[in-house]
Parts: sequence; structure tokens; C-alpha cells
Amino acid sequence: MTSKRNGTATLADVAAAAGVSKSTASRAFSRPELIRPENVDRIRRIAAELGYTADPRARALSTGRTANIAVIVPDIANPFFPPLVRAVESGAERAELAVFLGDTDESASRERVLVDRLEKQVDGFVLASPRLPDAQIRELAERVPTVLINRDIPGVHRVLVDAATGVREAVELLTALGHRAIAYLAGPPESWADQQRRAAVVQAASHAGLALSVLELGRPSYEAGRECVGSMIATGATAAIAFDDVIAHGVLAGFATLGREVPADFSVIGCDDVLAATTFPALTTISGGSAASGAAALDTLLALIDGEHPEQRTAIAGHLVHRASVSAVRQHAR
Amino acid sequence: MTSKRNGTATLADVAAAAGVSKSTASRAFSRPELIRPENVDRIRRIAAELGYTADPRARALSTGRTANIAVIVPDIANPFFPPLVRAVESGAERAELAVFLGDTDESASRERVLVDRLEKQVDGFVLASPRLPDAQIRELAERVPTVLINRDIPGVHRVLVDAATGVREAVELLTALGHRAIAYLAGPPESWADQQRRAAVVQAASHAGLALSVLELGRPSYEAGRECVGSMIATGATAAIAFDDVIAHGVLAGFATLGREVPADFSVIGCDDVLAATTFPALTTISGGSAASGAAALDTLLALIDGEHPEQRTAIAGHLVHRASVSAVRQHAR
DNA sequence: AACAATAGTGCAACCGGTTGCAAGCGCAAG
DNA sequence: CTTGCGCTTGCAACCGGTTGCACTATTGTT
Repeated sequence: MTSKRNGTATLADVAAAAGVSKSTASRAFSRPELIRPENVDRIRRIAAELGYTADPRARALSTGRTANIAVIVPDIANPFFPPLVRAVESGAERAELAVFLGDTDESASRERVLVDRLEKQVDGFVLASPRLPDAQIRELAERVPTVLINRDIPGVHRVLVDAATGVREAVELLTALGHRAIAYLAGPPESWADQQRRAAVVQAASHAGLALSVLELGRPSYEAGRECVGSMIATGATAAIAFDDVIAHGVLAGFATLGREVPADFSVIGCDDVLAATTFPALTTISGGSAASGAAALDTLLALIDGEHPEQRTAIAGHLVHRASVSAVRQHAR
Repeated sequence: MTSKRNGTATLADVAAAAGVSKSTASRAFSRPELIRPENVDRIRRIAAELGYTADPRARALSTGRTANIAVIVPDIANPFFPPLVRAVESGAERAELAVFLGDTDESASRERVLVDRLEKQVDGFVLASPRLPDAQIRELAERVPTVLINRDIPGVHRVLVDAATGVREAVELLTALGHRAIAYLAGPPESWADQQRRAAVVQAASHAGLALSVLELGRPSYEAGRECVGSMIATGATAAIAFDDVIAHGVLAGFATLGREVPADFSVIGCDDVLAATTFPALTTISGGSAASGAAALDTLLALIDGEHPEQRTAIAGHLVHRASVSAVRQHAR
């Protein structure tokens, strides 16, 4: 016999104390217009005195609504996700929903387990950059309201940040500043975000007539960014667009280690705007991601839960935030 | 009539399909040793075919155990918390618990609301840097297994990172490197962590015979760190220990802006080790915080849930991680 | 062969709410 | 003085599991 949960008052206790039936007590909260006003007051007062709070589990069992949602992320320690989670969290707070957080550690199988464990106790899912196969996500979305972030599966509700706009702005800026050869520091090719960004860079560069080198970095990390600087310089590029801010931050460090100056010697542009101005020099980056997509996903999910039919595909336009890591190409460069 | 939740199979369905009673079906999962082995197999197979999964709500209702826990943080976007949450998350995964995340936005009242909403659907709480008054936390801990992080309330289970050790190491290092005057860049005085760190620095500095200036920065932020550099230099200090890595990171940027070099011109030490090596120069810092305290808190909580009586107070010894932002004081300095 | 012990199963109550339906009530209309 | 209707309220079933207890075979013991 472990410590039993201290006996909080139940609805039956309240009903007994008020001399009414459970149904009446229940309705004093859920449908007060059906109950004689003076009784509503009395029941509520007694409930308060007893410290009664409805048990969400029991309520969920009969109503089918849990008042919970879940947000699943690949890695909460990746700076892209905390603002996203925070946005979901604050929207959920307004809707009086509690939120489960699942961290899949970038693993599809753990994601599967989490989703299964949570499915019965939530009214909906926000899946951020899910790693599950399309088919499984489709099935899930059929059973439970589900909104994807950064994953484009037709037929499933999703919010996507539109890389094209921001990338175009970035390339235009670089072109205007005299750069003629740039590099794209690619992220994980299986990620939808990288596919989009890569394609956008390729297209924009070719449109602007810029030479483009793509460097495959694999898992996006600070180290990967720092270590690619040498080979990046070797391509002859004078500016780089990185898959994300973390890589870009690493690149900054790489240059500093080499004693080269950004932006004087080289221009760097990140993506996601999650490091804000906390790099040195402050990072020019393509914003429009994290918090906004969390908020948008939550709005869609709430609508879905309410049985509405929100837009299936929400695009968030990323745009360039110009800070200090970009400047005109040096005259004597190249 | 909103979209009713798609009819997943219930235990009754399984029982019917297997031609046994609900009890037998139930026990085929929870107490298989009571059921004839061949029936266990058959029931489980049929359940699998029907895609049956037990409803955690219903189970919770009768067993009293929810298999959920909650972790409440003041601000998930503060880099101290994601690793902590991640550690809790991964421990919970092992114990097959799902985790609620609450973000209080640094507000005691939102914390109150969250705790109330969650209390009935979790087996325990991890409260990280809670803002609630002692009395309320005590009451909660009496009703529900609860573990605090970075909050020292006697009688309540808690894990605290012991600043003293790491701070002492830091001060010893600085002393050995020839520094004679240092600064402490203080965090929010109402935070337990700042109180500890401040006291430890004061004591260690006096013990080592170092001159110490304390600069009040209020809310710990990158900007605050960057902007205090001027007045910090004015104190005559040649090294600083910051309340946290975020401030220290700002200080690094402040020096870079001034064209001064760290560590050649000035040594900087952070706290928490949440920025890892992602600053330039890589930040020397007092580690032992985030992930470790999350893991320790979870262990304590699990024990508590199992009805054991774990140590009430767990101290995590912070220790100095020596990276690149500290060096010997320049001969001509001062 | 009679009897006890044991393994396997089912009945029904219970966890704490919600809700359809019907019953009791007062009051106005006929 | 009925009849009818609307307002309140209670009964009881239900949501989907778990579990104490009783019951029936089986097997083992003298």
C-alpha cells in the first residue's frame, strides 16, 4: 500500500453536503442555467469550501474531451523548438488546455511510442518536424486532430514556413552587395525544411546568376558549421547562407578562430532567427519560423478540435532580418 | 455533433471477440500469471488484431495512477530549461511516463493555475525554479509527490546545485592566474540561485583576498551583459564571474564591440554551462546544472511515486569547466 | 471414494464524472 | 377544477477500465 492520494472532495461529497443529487451538483457547474439560481450559488459555495475540483480524467471519460493537447518535437534542446513550444503553450493557456510535451530525440520509433501513449489522452497533436512516415501520420490525422509543422503532407493540416521569399531576399541582398559566388551550408536532406531551402537557394542563385556551392553538413550543429569554414573558403565563395542559425553561428566562430573577420572578409546569413542578436557579430538571418509557426499550428488545431474546417496549408512567409554579419564584398576579394 | 472520436476497440470488444469476460481480458494484460497461458496468447493476439490499446484515462480512474508527470518551468525559452526538460523527458520515457510541460511565463499566478489544472492528472510534479510561495508549495507536496529544482524549502524534496564548489574552483583559478580584482555580475536577487552564487563568490573572494565588485543586473539577459562591460571595466576588475551563461555571453559581445579581446584583456566565467562551447571564445563556466538537476529530480520523483523515501535534499556539485575565456592577467594590466 | 487445495474464470461494484429521460412541482389557461 | 406546460431535480446508465470475491473444474491427498 503506497501513499494513497489524499482524499480530495468528489462531486458526490459536494452533492451530499448540499443535500442534492450528483446530477444537480454536476449541472451547477456545467449547465447552471438549468438549476435554480440560488442552488447554483449554494452548491458552488459548498464546493469551494470543500476544495472540490472536477477530476479531468473522469470528465474526459464521459465527455470524450480531455482538454489536453500534445506537442511533439525532435529535440527540445535545439533552439528552434523552445519558442515554438512556448507559443503553443501560451495559446493553450488561453484555451484552458494543458499540454503534453514529447521529445523524440530525432527518432521515428520513439515518436511512434509517444504518439501511441498520448493518443487517448489528448484532443489533438502538434507534430513539429515529425520523422514518422507519411502513411502513419495520415492515419493518425484521420483519428485525431493533428497539425504538422515543417512537414508537407497533402491532406493533412500543416503549417510551413515559406523559405522562398526570405531566401530570395537574401540572395538579392548579396547580389546587390557585389557577391558573385556563394555557398549553401545544407542541413539534413531528409528534412523538409532543408529540401525547401536548398531548392530556393538553387533557384534564386541561378536566377541572379550567382555561382553556388552546396556543402553537405549532415546533422546541423555548431561544430559542423565551425569546421566547414576551410572548405567553404576553398570554393571561392564570399558569402554563405546556412541551413540554420546554429550552423551559421558555428561559421562565425570558425572565422574568428582563423582570425578572419565577419562581415569584412566574408558574409554569413542564417535561417530561423532563433539566436536573435546573441551572436557576434549579430547574425543576419531569415526569420519567420519558430514562434509564429507554433502559434499558427495551435490556431489551426483549436479550430480542428472545435469541428471547424480551417485552411489545410498555412504558409508563413520568412523574411530577411538584416543585422551585422553581411556587408559588401571587398574590392580586392577574388 | 462534432467529429466523434473514431471508435477504437475497447476492452469489452476484445473480450467479446475472444469469448471471455472483461475481467479475463483485462487480466491477460495486467496479471497474465492468473490466466491460462494459451488464453493469454489468444486474447493478446485478438487485441492486437483489433488494434486495442488501453485507455489511460479509464485505467487511471480505477487504479489512481495516471502514468503522467508534469514539469513546470518559468520560461522554456531560457536556455537553462530545455536541457533540464530533456533530461526529465528521457527519464520519463524509460519509466513509461508521459510528461506535461507547463510554462508559467515567470508568473506565480499562472503557475498556480497550471498546477491546479494538472494535479488530478499526474502522479507527480517537478517544479523548476517555482515562483509560488513556500506555503502553497508545501501544501501541494503534501498531496502529490513533488520535487523542486533550485528552490530550498525544508521538508519538501528538492535538488539544488551547489554553487559553492564551482565558485571556489573558479576563484582559485583566477587567483592562480594572477587576478587580484574581480566582479560578480548578479542575477535576480529573489532567485535562490543568485543568493547562493552571490554568497559563494563573496566568501571565496574574501578567503582568497581578492577585491570584489558586485554589479546588479536584474533580469539576466544578453543585453544586460553586453551593456555592463563599461562599468565593469571601471571597477578595475580583470575578470568577472557572471550569474549565468547568458549574461557572460553578453559580456563577450560587449568586449568584442569595444575591440577588446577576451581572454587577453579580460577573463570571463559563466554559470550553468548551457551555451556549451557555442560562444566565441568558448566560455569557461561553472557546470552542473541543467541536465543533471533534471535527471536527479526525476529519479527522486520516481522513488517518491513508488512510495519510497528518497533523500529530501539532493545537492549537485557544480564544477568548473575550463574552456577559452579565461587566461592569466596581463603583466601590464592594472 | 471422499475431500481439500488450487487454478482459471466471471460477476458486479467501483473509480468520478455526464447526460437522456422521466417525474414532481407550481402556475396559467381553458 | 382539470389539463398542460415549463422549470427543477433525481434516477440510472454509461464512459472503459480494475479488482475483491465467489464459483467451478481439476488435480492431488489419504
